[in-house]
Amino acid sequence: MSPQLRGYPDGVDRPATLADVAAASGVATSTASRALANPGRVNAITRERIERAARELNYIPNSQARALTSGRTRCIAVLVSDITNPFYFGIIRGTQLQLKAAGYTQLLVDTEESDELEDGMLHKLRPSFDGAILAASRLTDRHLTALAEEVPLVAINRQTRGVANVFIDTPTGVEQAVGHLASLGHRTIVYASGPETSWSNERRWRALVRSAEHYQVEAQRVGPFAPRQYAGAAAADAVLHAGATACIAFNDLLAIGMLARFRERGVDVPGDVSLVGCDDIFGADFCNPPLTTLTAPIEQAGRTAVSMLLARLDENATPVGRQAATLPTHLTVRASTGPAPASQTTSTKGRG
Amino acid sequence: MSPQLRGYPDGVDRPATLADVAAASGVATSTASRALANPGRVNAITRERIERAARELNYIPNSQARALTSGRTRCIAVLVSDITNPFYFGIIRGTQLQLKAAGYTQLLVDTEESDELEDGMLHKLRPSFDGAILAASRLTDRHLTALAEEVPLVAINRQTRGVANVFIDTPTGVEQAVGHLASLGHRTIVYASGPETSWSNERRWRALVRSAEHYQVEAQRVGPFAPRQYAGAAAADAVLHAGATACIAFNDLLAIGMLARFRERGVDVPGDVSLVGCDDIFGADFCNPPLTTLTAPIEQAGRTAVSMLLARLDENATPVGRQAATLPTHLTVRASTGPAPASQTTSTKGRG
DNA sequence: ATGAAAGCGCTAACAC
DNA sequence: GTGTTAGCGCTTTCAT
Repeated sequence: MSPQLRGYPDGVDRPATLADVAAASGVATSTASRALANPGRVNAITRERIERAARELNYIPNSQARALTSGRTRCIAVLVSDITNPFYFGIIRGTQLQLKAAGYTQLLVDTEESDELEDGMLHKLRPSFDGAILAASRLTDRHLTALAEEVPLVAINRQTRGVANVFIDTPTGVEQAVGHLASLGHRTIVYASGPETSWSNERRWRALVRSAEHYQVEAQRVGPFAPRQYAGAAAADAVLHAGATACIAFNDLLAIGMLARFRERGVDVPGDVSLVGCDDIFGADFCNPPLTTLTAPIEQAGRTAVSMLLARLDENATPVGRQAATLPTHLTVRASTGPAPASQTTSTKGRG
Repeated sequence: MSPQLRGYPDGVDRPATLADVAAASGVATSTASRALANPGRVNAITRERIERAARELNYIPNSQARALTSGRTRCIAVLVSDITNPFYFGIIRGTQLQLKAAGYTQLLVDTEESDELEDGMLHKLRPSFDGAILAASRLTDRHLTALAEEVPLVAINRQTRGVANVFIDTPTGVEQAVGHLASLGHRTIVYASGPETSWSNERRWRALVRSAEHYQVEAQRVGPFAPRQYAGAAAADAVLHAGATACIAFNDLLAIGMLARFRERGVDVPGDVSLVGCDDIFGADFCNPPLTTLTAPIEQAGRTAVSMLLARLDENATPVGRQAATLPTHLTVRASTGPAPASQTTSTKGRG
């Protein structure tokens, strides 16, 4: 009866189990188990026999069952706030590659920018994964810190006490961008803000303020805007209204949306206004004009996050090595930035 | 000892199990199980008590354990050939949404355009999912048909005997594109071919040939090319070498790559050559010039695939209803297509 | 080095 | 209605 129970149609032969392998090679299941998992602790010749049987029977260990006893699923959850955001493609690709190489499986979850969903999924799926990677978590610091006690976690672009993280150093890139714009003669730089719940957003804005001071230019802020293409129209209008000649956008998605609106309104980029994006996502190089942006090692961030997480999982209770990594970004100048319009240009004043 | 076994650090209280809930509400585990899964078959008042206990203990069913007995994991595998291809973003988003709504989890797998990896993952993970969605499978027809007997499957853009499918009707769109180009005076249309293992690729080419005949224009073919941006350079060169004034590319990714190369070579689009892409992916609307393309309901394809799969899973042995769905595409004309260059234009000859 | 046996958390007969 | 009893496939003591 059992075959039917397992949901296999009557005739279809169900996958071989460890018991089948053991029977076929005349040993106990425990021996078969050891032979396959702990090759050292079994007689070489016996092991040989077992391995052959396994191969012949096309034996594939049932990871569910294994997880039940061992408590380890060899599965890692990767949470992103919006699957359709190209920024995450890179992350996902990086995690996927690295996980596969380590024999792990990836559980991809879209949290839809919702902290509740994020928390809910993390709990609901808790028994199904060994650890999680949070790309741009929307949880509060308190919440995140608490969570990290229950679940092995690595956060990407989020530095919080007690939570391992991979940080893409966009703030430093922002400083370069401000320098770049200042050197082009821009006197006012407006920041097109992303979601207020985004940790990165605050960091970028603060970096902008800091370096604006350094370069003696004025910093303004408009927004917040959704980190999406469609929000670009409103952002572009706001920038224009602010009367600035230069803008740094929270991310490329928003910047690309702004580009369209500027064209619509007959505003020339970079003739009338210069625009800098963040991340260098797919599309930043071929939009019109190609976007000057802060190139982030996105895929590597994913890979690094996985490495950190797996290292922790394996070191099994060892106090761990690296708990944080910082990845550098760099300014990639393309065609969306240029000299400030003549009417507004003043001679470059002494720098701070 | 058991708590430690499960991998929970000494002090940390492990998640409540069904046994805990049962004990707390003074019933047998089986009753608790029923109360939670099959509310109808249990005394209302008892159920109330059990549900409260579950809530208080913060009980979360262990899906691994559940899968072990029931054989159902409530997890669906989604296989894509390349995660970084924006075409799949839409698919993934669609499947994710629909799966979540049905209380299922998505297992995302990148097969890296490899049929071996595709087959391997499908088998290795077999016990971990109830069914799979194959987006652009690279498996042979034989293989796929055989597989469909073992695993509940829905293929996207792949029609094979015995395999349920969701088909995005790009071929019909190609016919429209050919009509569009013919009406613009183009006499020769070259197809920039995608991977030879791609089923869609053949279908698109055949549609092109068929309708070229209909419109009395010449059809040529160059390639194959990888369905990636970087392959666009070679494709653009090949098209130019073929001396055609119009091109339909296997997909937008390739077309976008071609755009860059054309600009590099001083070839004006659409002045010198018209270009049509396929799929209308992210970026097709903001590249330069914006791409005329065949808009595909990508996200809906994902949703539909999930619906079909889940319907089959639930109808549990019922011979099933819909085994195939066809989703229409339409030509979206943007700035990458225009009249054929004067030197080549001939008066529009009678149409077939 | 190997086997026997006891579970992991849950579900599904089968009684009562 | 509800409790009892077997397992699902695997790992892991504990003997031998």
